[in-house]
Amino acid sequence: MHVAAVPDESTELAGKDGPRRRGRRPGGGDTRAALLDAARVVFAERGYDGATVRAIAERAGVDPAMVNHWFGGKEPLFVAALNLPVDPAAALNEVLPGDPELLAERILGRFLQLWDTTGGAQLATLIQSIASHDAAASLLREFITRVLVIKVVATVAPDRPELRATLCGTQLFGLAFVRYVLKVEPLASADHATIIAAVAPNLQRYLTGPLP
Amino acid sequence: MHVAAVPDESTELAGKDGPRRRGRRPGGGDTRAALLDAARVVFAERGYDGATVRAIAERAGVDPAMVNHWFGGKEPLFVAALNLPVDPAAALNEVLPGDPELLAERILGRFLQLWDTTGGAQLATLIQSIASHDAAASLLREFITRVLVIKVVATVAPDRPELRATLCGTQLFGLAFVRYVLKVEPLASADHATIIAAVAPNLQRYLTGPLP
DNA sequence: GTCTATACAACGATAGAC
DNA sequence: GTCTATCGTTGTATAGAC
Repeated sequence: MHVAAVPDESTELAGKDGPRRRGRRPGGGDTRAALLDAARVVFAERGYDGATVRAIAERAGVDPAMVNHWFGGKEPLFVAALNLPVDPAAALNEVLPGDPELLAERILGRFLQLWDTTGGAQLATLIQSIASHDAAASLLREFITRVLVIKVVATVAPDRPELRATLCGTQLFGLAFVRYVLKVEPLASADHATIIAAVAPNLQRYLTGPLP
Repeated sequence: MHVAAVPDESTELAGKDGPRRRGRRPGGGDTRAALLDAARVVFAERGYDGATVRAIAERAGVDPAMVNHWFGGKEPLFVAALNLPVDPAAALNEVLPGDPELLAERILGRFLQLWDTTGGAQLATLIQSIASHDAAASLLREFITRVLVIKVVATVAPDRPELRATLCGTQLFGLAFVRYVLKVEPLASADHATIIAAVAPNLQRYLTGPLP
């Protein structure tokens, strides 16, 4: 298998005007960034299997072969594109300061606000991609371990931070799955206050409560 | 889209012994049941997209065209096949009698015992199929509403049974997702006692605890 | 002139339809 | 069983930057 070298991290956008030309583009490397943007949209809309390399390339306005040239294939492109639509570390940092015993409320509030405005559909397809692709699962596994453990749980509860973090993960993932993917009522259309009042105590127990 | 007529609901099991014969089978309708059995195995092993009509038909020992004839296509076959590998209603009935305040422990114990012995891989691919296929999501939505609500929650807590049931769903689904699909440590390889001690109080609160 | 990002074409595989 | 569509991928010639 041939693996192309990946040149650099240039992300400047250039115009997509005019007909496609052969050969090297004038201004320089916007192709890689265009592919990343297109991949995020198409993967989010259709999931990993549903998103075709051809469709991504077409949306980016470049040749499908560019996917191989810049990323080495569909799967590496997916992993690269999985820069989540919001920066999880930043969102969590906004929510960390304050009473540790109310941290769960703040996390849930931010969580719901984020995904309800961005449109739950995006989260739903993201979860679908994660569920149907091992590379995404691995990536998310590492994300959970790193961000959730180190940045959050360890600051409020020194004992068993890894177990606490994964338990928090079960509650948050389950909530996302039931509300945005399965869309089970009455949870699917419950307002934020109701959900927070119902779930926050449980999440808070995982964060700072007694554990076996 | 062409939808073939589905003859009847015959589900009698017949032997799969003997080599394939041409023409109409003598005893009559074991083909439909054989296809259902094969479909459950193959869908569980490879997910919806990974399971091919050909593979299912081959395992059932019949012609691929039989899928169209009996079910009208791959998708209807999938929905019909989603009689879960274990009967959820039966499993829940085994667990219902006893102290209502310890119901969560019994549910979790049965849950873990069931999926750890059956092999978590089967649950993982099942969740993947659910996440990546709307028909499965609809089916599961109905299952949660019917079985979980009516059979369980309503018997232990009369107030807001639907909300309680979906909340329980978030915890159980999230646990399954993190443990069997994402496989995040230390939860992925934690023993049953640890998980029960950690999760049961939260699940119990959803069942019988105070709610807003 | 050299390097390389690019476009186009085609391959092998495999799915579902008929 | 055949047929068609479409997938991911690869080879190769070319155009432009350096």
